[in-house]
Amino acid sequence: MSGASTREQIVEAADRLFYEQGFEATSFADIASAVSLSRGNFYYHFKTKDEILDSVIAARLANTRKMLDAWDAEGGAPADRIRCFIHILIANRAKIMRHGCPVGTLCHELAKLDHGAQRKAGKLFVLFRDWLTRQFAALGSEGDADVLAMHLLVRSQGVATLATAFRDETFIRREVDAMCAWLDAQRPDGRRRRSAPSPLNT
Amino acid sequence: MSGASTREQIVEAADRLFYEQGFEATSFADIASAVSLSRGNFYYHFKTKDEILDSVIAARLANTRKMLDAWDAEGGAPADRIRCFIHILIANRAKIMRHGCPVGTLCHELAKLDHGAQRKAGKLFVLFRDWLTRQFAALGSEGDADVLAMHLLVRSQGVATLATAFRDETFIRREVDAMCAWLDAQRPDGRRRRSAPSPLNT
DNA sequence: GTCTATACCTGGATAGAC
DNA sequence: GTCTATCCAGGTATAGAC
Repeated sequence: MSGASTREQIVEAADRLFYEQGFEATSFADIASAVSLSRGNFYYHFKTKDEILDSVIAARLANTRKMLDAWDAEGGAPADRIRCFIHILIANRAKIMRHGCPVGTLCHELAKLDHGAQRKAGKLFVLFRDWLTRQFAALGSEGDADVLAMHLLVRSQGVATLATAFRDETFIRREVDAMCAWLDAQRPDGRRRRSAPSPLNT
Repeated sequence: MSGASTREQIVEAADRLFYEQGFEATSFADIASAVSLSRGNFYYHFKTKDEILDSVIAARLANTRKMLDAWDAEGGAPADRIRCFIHILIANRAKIMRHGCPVGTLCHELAKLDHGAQRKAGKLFVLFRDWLTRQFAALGSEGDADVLAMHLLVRSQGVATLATAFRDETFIRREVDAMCAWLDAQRPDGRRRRSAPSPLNT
C-alpha cells in the first residue's frame, strides 16, 4: 500500500493529531515526525498550518459524504439509516470518551481562535443536518424534518461532551437507547412502538 | 470598588480570557495586559500557568455553587428551579454562540491536552449533575433522578455546541422550549401537561 | 522531492533592581 | 509589590544544498 502520496499521508496524520491533541496544540514537528518527514521538507507540501487545516477539513467533508452515501446505498428504511447515525456514538465510544466528537470539538476550538476556517468546519455539521433532514422527510415528517434533525444532532453532541467529561460507557449506551426510542416514537401516524418504557422517552 | 485584590483581578481576567480564547491560546502577556500588570510582576502572583488554571477552576466552582444555592434559596418548586437551569441557555445565548459553554469547552480542551486539571474541571459538571439530581428527586422521580439529570445536561450541552456552530438564536429558543416541555412531562403520577404539542416532546 | 541549517518570533519563566 | 532585562524552549517559516 505505497499508494498514498506524501501529501495524503500528511493530511491523514494531521487529521488524527488535530482530533487527538487539538489544532493549536499540534505542531509541524508533530505531523512531520508522524509521517517521518524532516521539518524542512514539510514546507514543500504545505506552506502554512492553515493550509493543512483546510485540507484536513476538506478530507473530513469528503469522508463524511462517502459514509452518508454508503448508508443511503445500503437500501434500508430511513429509520434504519438514522439508527446508523445514532450508533456512531457506540462504535466510536472509546475515542469519543478520550477526545470528544471530531466535529464538535473542532468547531469549538476554531470558534475560540476566531479562525477563518470556522465556516468551513461548520459545513461538517451541515452535511449531517441535511442528510438527517432528508431521512426524517422520507420517514414522513416533512414539516418537522429539519427540527427533528437538529434535535438528534443536539443529543448526539451532548452525549459526546458528557462522555468525555465522565468517561462513562453505560451512560452512552443508555442515551443511545433513549435516542432510538425517541426515533421510534417519531411516527406521523401517531402510533408509537413501545417496548420497555424509558424515563427519557415520555 | 478597589476591593478586588490583584490576585482576584488576575483570576477574573484569566477566567474571561480562558473562556473567550481558550486556555492554551491565552498567554501570560494577555492576562497581564488585561489587568495592567507587567509580565515580570505577574510571576509574583502566580508561578505557573497551571496554577492560574487551578485558581480559575476553583473560582468557577465557587461561583457555580453560589448560583445553585441561590436558586435553592429562592424557594420555588423543583420544576421552577430546573427551569432556571434550562434558561441559562437563553440568558447567555450571545456568549454561547460565540464561545460555547464555559464548562463543556474547558473540559474538551483539557481532555485534548491530556491535562492534569481535567478531573477538577469535570467537577463543574458534577456540581450541576448532583444539583439536578436533587431537584428531580424532589420532583418525585427518585429512582430515575440521576438519569434525568444527565439527560438534561446532554441536551443543554448539545444545544450549546450547535449554537456555536450555527449561530442560530431561533434554534436555541426552540430547543429550550422542548426541554421545558419534556420537563413538564416528567411527572411520576403519569399526567402530562400539554400546551402546544411539539414534535420534540412525544 | 528530500534533506540540513537557520532566521525569527512568541511564550513561559527567572533574576535582580527599585 | 512592581518594574526591566533576560534566558531558554519550542514553533513557524525560509534558504539553499543534494
